[in-house]
Amino acid sequence: MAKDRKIDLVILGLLAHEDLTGYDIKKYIDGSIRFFWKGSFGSIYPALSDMEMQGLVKRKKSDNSGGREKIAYHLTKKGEDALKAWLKEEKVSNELKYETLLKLYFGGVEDRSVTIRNIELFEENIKQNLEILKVYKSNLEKVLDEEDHLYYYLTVTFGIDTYEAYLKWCTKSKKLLKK
Amino acid sequence: MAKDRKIDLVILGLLAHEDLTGYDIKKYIDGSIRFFWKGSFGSIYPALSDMEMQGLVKRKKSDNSGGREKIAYHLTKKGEDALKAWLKEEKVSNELKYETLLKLYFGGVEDRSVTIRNIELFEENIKQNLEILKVYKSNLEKVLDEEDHLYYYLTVTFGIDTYEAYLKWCTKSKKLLKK
DNA sequence: ATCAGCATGTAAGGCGTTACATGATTCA
DNA sequence: TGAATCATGTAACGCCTTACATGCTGAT
Repeated sequence: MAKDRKIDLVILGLLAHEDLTGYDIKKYIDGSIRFFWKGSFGSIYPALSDMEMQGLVKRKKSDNSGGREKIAYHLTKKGEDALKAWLKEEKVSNELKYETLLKLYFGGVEDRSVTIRNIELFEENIKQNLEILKVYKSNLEKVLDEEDHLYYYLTVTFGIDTYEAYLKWCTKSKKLLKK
Repeated sequence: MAKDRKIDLVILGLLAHEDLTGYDIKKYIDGSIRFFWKGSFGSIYPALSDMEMQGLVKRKKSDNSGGREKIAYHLTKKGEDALKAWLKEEKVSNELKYETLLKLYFGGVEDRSVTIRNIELFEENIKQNLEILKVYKSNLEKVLDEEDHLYYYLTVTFGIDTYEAYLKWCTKSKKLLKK
């Protein structure tokens, strides 16, 4: 596996569940995963090829039943081992690149109204995403007996809790700036 | 300014305050800014050169009073305008790359103990950083009368509030996983 | 008939990191 | 004297995004 290419782990993790095509993987990434990770086709397809060569994933017989070729990948034993090894690794990189905070930090070069506006924009965005996460949450609560769903549930509650903290901060900060 | 190179804005923002060398800028980035943005020498020095060519920053007479050359940069009017324009832009990209959440999401392929361990590692890290932020906060509270400090204060409280939400989530999640 | 969605992939190019190269100063 | 810090910069390389190229299928 490429040393620092984290997209590999996303793919391995998804394949641990079921066989998927690159297109399917992209859909998952654009779904609930997008809240903490991103990935484009331009990174997914090359990663799949690389990992196939390394024996981490295996191309399944392409389903030509109808129309265009469709290449589903399957996790190999080696791939599963790599995934498990990564989970146990005690080193993680958690990176935040919050342009909103950058604008906040340098807000002093402009009127307070500009910062207030930026906080409002952030707030709007968070509110919308919070609604989505709440829908995810209530759907997951119905199926929490299945082990995997517990993990999805935890990532969702992580999102909800932090977004709610963000919103409280927004209210408080706008008040402070309007004084 | 390079279209998508956000390090430029960090530099511009810092120079809005005072003239700085690349080395100084790095120190600021490694200070309180590191909580929401990162940057290495390999990105700072080239960015400074580019922005000088674009007339956004100006090289001050190098201070050769003692030893090695020391190049301080000064923000030009054009640079200040670019900074202000960016602050007013209503488009932001806030990106999270949380490997901890990725591991959490795929936790189902391993024992619960592995996920619990990963949450504990995250918790430790957050606790440590929270302490640092609290020190920043109490220092800033003493000098809140100065306008700029208000903005720094807001970024710090953002960090504290979210980190505290993280910690609550950690406690709750560990409990859930131990059931 | 047309458009959105399904499906795979490549090419160009930007951004950023790590490691290296170099050398002075300060402090123990 | 040796280590840490100050200070600037380059080179190699990796990761990723955007845009492009291609073409089928199903619904309206």
